[in-house]
Amino acid sequence: MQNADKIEKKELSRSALRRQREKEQRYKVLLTSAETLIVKNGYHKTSVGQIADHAEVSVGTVYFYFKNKEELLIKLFEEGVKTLRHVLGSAFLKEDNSLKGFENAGLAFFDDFCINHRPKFTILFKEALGLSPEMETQRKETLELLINDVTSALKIVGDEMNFSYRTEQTARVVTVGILGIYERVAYQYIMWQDDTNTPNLEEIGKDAVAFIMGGINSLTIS
Amino acid sequence: MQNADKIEKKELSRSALRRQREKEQRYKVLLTSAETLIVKNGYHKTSVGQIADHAEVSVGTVYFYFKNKEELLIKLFEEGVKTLRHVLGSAFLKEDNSLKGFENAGLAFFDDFCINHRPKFTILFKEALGLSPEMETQRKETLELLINDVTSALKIVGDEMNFSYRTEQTARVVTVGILGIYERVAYQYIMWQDDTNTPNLEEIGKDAVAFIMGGINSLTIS
Amino acid sequence: MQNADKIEKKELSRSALRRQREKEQRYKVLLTSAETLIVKNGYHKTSVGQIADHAEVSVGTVYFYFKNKEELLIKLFEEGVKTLRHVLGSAFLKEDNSLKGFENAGLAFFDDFCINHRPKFTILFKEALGLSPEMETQRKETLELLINDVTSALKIVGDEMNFSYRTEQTARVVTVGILGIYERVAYQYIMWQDDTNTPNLEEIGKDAVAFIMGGINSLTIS
Amino acid sequence: MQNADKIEKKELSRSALRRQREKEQRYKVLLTSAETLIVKNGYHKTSVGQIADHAEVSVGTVYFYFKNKEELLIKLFEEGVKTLRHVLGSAFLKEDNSLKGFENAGLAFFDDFCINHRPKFTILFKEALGLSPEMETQRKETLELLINDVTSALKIVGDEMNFSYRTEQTARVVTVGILGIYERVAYQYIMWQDDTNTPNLEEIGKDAVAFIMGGINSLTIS
DNA sequence: TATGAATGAGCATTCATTCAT
DNA sequence: CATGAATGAATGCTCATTCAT
Repeated sequence: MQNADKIEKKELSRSALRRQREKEQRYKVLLTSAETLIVKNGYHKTSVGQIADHAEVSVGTVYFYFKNKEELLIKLFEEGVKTLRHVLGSAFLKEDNSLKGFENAGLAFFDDFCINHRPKFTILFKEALGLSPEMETQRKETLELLINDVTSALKIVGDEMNFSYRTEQTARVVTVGILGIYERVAYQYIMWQDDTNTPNLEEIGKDAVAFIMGGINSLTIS
Repeated sequence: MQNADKIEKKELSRSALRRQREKEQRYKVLLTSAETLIVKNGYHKTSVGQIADHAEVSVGTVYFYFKNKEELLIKLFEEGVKTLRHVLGSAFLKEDNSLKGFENAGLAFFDDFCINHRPKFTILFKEALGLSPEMETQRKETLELLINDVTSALKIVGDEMNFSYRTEQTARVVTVGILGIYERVAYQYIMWQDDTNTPNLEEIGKDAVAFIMGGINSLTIS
Repeated sequence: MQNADKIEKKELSRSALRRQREKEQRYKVLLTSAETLIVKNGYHKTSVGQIADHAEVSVGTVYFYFKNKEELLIKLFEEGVKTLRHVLGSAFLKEDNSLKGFENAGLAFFDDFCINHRPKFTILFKEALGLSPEMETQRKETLELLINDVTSALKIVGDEMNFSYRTEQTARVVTVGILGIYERVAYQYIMWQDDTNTPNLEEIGKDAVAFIMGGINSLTIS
Repeated sequence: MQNADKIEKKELSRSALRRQREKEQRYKVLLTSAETLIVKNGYHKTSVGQIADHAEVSVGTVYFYFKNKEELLIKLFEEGVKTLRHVLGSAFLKEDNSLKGFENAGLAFFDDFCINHRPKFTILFKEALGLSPEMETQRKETLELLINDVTSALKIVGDEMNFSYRTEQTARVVTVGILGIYERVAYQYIMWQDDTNTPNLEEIGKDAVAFIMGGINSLTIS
């Protein structure tokens, strides 16, 4: 009896686990499908039906996992910011809180994020704009996390290296400036280049990072 | 007969002129209406009917002046870039091709363009994204004009002040970096602030410009 | 010239008139199509597409004439009440404000309205229920007109014949009671009978009217 | 063995009983949940999922107890008629088959049924309309029970008090008339009044009953 | 030129119902 | 018995665009 029970339990638990796994799998497949199609055709020209087709499920299933179309984009956006924070964060932490960390992070943005996570870049800086106010709010809050990361890093490095910024606001301007350069330079050189005619991205990344470092330095007070 | 003809001609010519004026007037009114509504509600949530209503004409008329809805946005985008080029250009030219010109231009962006032409800012950096490939191409070509302006300015100032950039590409990276900072800092601080809680924009502009100047300098070689 | 002008004007005016006529025609056709289908299949099982098909126009056209599906029902409902008021009113007015007028009206309900306007009956008492709160309000307001008609008639006849009701409320209860009998008796005997097995409607009408007259009398005070 | 069996049986029987109880319980809870939600939001705006949620079971369970959504409404309708028959019946039976019994029944309708079973009233006269033909048939058959009750009562009282109606049909018209008054007066004064502004329902009930009594009398032949 | 009625493809979303576990 | 994930047909509604007048 005890044995039977145990086996029974084990069996149940196994099938339950499998279901759980399948559910998570579906969720991920849906997100990936959405990402692929949105990056390719744009959010507005991607219909929920297309996403369902691509994920090989029914429309109803999409709505079982996501409350509406926009939620798909929000999740993708959050995923993108998470990845970006991770890429920048680990690059920064390879140095001991020196300015070199910022260089590393910058290069990681261009050489890692833009190359290995290009769809996420598109979602982050191209598709998540011009949408509903709720999306706008969401976008703001999520990006805020990233901004806080960088601002904190600036402060830490400053403490270590005996410099600081005039005001908290100045530090944030520097942060936002950095992100602006990331975004625009990458956008300009990645999104707009024909695939045949890709410029030397590594060089461009280096230049952009140099620009950023110059900007960072120019506002410090010691 | 001659007299009659002349009179007739005169009349025609007068009425033709009036018509010409009215046509141009209509065109402008339509653009303004479109701008107002798109900035307020976003491109996708603005219908051609709404634009027609706001301009007090019929839908058909909109299609007489513009081939389709997207063309309205393209024209607005071009207008926006034109205005921005003008604002930056005149600020730059107030100095004699010194780096001070770039400072002036930067400050003009934040203190003039963002304040006095805010709708254009929205069109340029928020609504004209995530649209069709044709729009994308259009956007690229139009922005290219602006980028060329700044790149030329960099070269001119460099010639005057005996510095230059390693490569043409570096100069363009600097340019794009500058525009990225403009865009993102402004976007962050203008679009996202509650109207009540506007931060000190002038200060922010100064910091952003300082950042830019640092970046510009850090890549020069003499 | 003058002649030409006149002709021109006449022509314009004629075509404009024709368009006007066509528009009104379309509107009516749409209403009729909606009525037919709703009476046959019920409001919820009638789709806007079906109505459009039946009227031989596109869906868009339906939405050009009616702001949404419910408005179609509201208009039908209003039409129904209008017709009913007219039927009852003219029957009543054939007598000189005597109780006989009520008899006439009652018989007209069963022998005219229920027979010659059966679709309207269905709309009035079967389909316009269980819908949205707005529809409910609409229904209330429209029916109120009918109730007021009857209540006024009661008062007029009372004045003429030297009787009245205890309170205003009593008069209204009588009114509502009358309408309740109309509705339910007709519903019971018209809607539920198989077409083969129609009972003697005239007899039923007479009985119902006798019932009503008894009710009317029993609450009078002289 | 016997013991074991007995025990086994006892155990089974006990658990079976418990299960039986639970099943009935579930059934009732589902009906109540459905009633609450349908009365509140209407049949069409109440989804099976909502009912399941409210009853704290899964959707599948709903379909174990009821063949489909409509069956829920049918059962509720039947319950409503049952309750109404009971209310009217017991009131009627308090008198010795005199006309007073009808008065009692009428007052019971307004003062008991409409007050203490208002949800049932809504189900009976508002939600169960405009639905599918099957529902219509069902509705007809169920209401027929009620009509038969009243017609029989009329006959019994007539026998007792030495009056009768011209034909069987006349008696049924009287019955239907009575129900029509019940329905419409109650509907008018209960459903449409703002909760703050409830009119004197007792008075209204009395008036309606007086109306009915007048109607009943006016068709009798002795 | 200007009008505005007409079009109809397209889309997001809902929900009753099923069925494997 | 109970669960809840999956289905997919069905629907109301929008809107860019056209074209006869």
